[in-house]
Amino acid sequence: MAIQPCYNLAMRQADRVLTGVYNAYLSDIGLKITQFSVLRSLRYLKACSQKELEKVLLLEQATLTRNLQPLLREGWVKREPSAQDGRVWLISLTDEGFALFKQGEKRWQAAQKKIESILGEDTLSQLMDASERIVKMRE
Amino acid sequence: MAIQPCYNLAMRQADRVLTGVYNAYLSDIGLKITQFSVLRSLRYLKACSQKELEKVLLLEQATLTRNLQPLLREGWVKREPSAQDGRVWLISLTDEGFALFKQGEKRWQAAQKKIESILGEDTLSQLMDASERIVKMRE
DNA sequence: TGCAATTACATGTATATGCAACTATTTTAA
DNA sequence: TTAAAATAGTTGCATATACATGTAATTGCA
Repeated sequence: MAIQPCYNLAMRQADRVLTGVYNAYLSDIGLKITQFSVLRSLRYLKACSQKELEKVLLLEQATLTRNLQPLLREGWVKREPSAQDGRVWLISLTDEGFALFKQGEKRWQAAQKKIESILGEDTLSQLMDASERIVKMRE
Repeated sequence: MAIQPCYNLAMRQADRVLTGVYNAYLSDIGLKITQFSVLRSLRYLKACSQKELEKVLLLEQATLTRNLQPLLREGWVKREPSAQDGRVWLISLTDEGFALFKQGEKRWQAAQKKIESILGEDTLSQLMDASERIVKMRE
């Protein structure tokens, strides 16, 4: 009998490879795909609390706190206290962060096209469908 | 126009959720799915060099070195120098590691079944197919 | 044979991630 | 009104991951 595949191992391996592809496209501007994802979310959310960003990115609250640190340090993202709620920080892109996002967007787009050309629409829609269902398991 | 989905973000999110499911099944024996994957590979490879294990797990060499450290520290995995090649360490499960693997295997199996019951065969074979194709991009 | 290139593995540095425990603020409810 | 509960975010600790560099051993080749 063949050895059973582990769904999780398969997915982690694929994720590492895929992440490497995006990172290769972004590396010349010193950005990782994880960081680009944050910038991209902020670009569409405008200003938001960390809590909102956590929900969009499906990240643990502590993880987001730390993921933001390099972005704040580099001056791509800024925070300001909310006037309504003293516990809340409002997060947004700086002008530099927006400019970097625009640079990253071209490279991200190229990575997306590359993936599409290699995997094809069918495989990709399968992947997105499967991913969506897995994420819904959390509920 | 709708905002384009990022294939990588989707996959990373799904991976985190899926990893969480497996970790929940394994947590009572103090094992993570990443660690279980190493034990499981060693269970089938018997003794092997780190290089071989890297290839099976598709891990960076430096990453494997570090992933092995907790397993060595806990006494689940052992290393001995190769008689043929002074650069090589031969890695294998200890008796304790094998026993823990057997405990983990039940829980892993339960996680696999859980995933199957929620996602169904079609989605899972889609996922495995897509993952395989992504991994092949590396070549 | 002997040195250069290669190979196997380790280490430095940095980000990504999760869980648990902590602080500060706001909300709820008695 | 005030104390308990809930909420937003941080920090401690540990693992996972990658890239670049370092070290030791082996191989290849002139």
